[in-house]
Amino acid sequence: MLSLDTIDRKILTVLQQDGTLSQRDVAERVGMSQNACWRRLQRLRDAGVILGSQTRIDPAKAGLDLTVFVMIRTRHHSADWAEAFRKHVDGLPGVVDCYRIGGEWDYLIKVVTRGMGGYDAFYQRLITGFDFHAVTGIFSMETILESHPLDLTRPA
Amino acid sequence: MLSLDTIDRKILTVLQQDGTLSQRDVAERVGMSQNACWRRLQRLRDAGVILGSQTRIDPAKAGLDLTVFVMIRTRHHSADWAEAFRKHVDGLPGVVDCYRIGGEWDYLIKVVTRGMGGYDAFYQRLITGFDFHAVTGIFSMETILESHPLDLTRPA
DNA sequence: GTTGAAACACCCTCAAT
DNA sequence: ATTGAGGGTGTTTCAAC
Repeated sequence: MLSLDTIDRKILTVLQQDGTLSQRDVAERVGMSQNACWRRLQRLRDAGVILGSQTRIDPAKAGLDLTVFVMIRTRHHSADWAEAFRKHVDGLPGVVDCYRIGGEWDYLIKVVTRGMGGYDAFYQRLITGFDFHAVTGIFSMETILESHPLDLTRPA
Repeated sequence: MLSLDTIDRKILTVLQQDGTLSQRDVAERVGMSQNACWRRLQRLRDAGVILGSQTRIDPAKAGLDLTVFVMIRTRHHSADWAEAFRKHVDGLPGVVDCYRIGGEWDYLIKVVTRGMGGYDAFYQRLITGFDFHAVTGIFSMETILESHPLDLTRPA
């Protein structure tokens, strides 16, 4: 793994907060020349530390007013089933995140959708072709924090 | 609320997938002139639909190998306590998301950290000064999808 | 909505230190 | 590591349609 020094971590922290910053601004904030900063960014991109950039949308302002955390318990524990499930989830509109988890449940899916009707539409698509052991939804009442930058304060 | 037409939603979808695209590229992909596309972006930014841009980091490549979903049940249900808790969470390193949720638990926090030691450090900081009724952690075994673009296929 | 143009900022590379 | 300079590209604002 590429080891990140203090300046690398500063650069990554700054760019996680605002991905629109110019290289000049980034360089200035981390106390470097624009040239040196550019070389570091190249290295971080080549190493795959920087995955890319994403424009962030306010879900509510786009009419997406409902966030649900769906947990799933499966009956099947084969690699084939897991692969089929993964492809299934990847094709479902509204899915933002999906994790395989430990404990009582097997999968956790974050869904952002348009009201309860949108969630039901998601649910119907989710269960078509799959016979889950259990499905439950935890509804978000309020988003307190979202997409906070990763904490890079300690060395990697 | 600003109503988004088909082209707005195309623009937002494209920029959620790749925030580094130039306005020329975006304009081309949505079938517009660069000038008209620029005006739409201005409007979307002014309306707050576009919140900004974020450079995405590979957590594993930055040494952050553990994702935990922490659920909390509180003893207190006053507005003052909620505000104090919110501020507390906002200052905790490693927190990526935090939601107030319905059901058996009150809060859901997504934490990305450095191994079990990092998680324990988070836990210790989480509970200092707060006397929660219950805290539980759901550990991610595998990230299947993360930060997928919001689904804007239906009108807002 | 469109095109074209001009002024400016930014990105990337190079040379020199 | 740094500065400085140059060419190409992107952004922003015009005017005209």
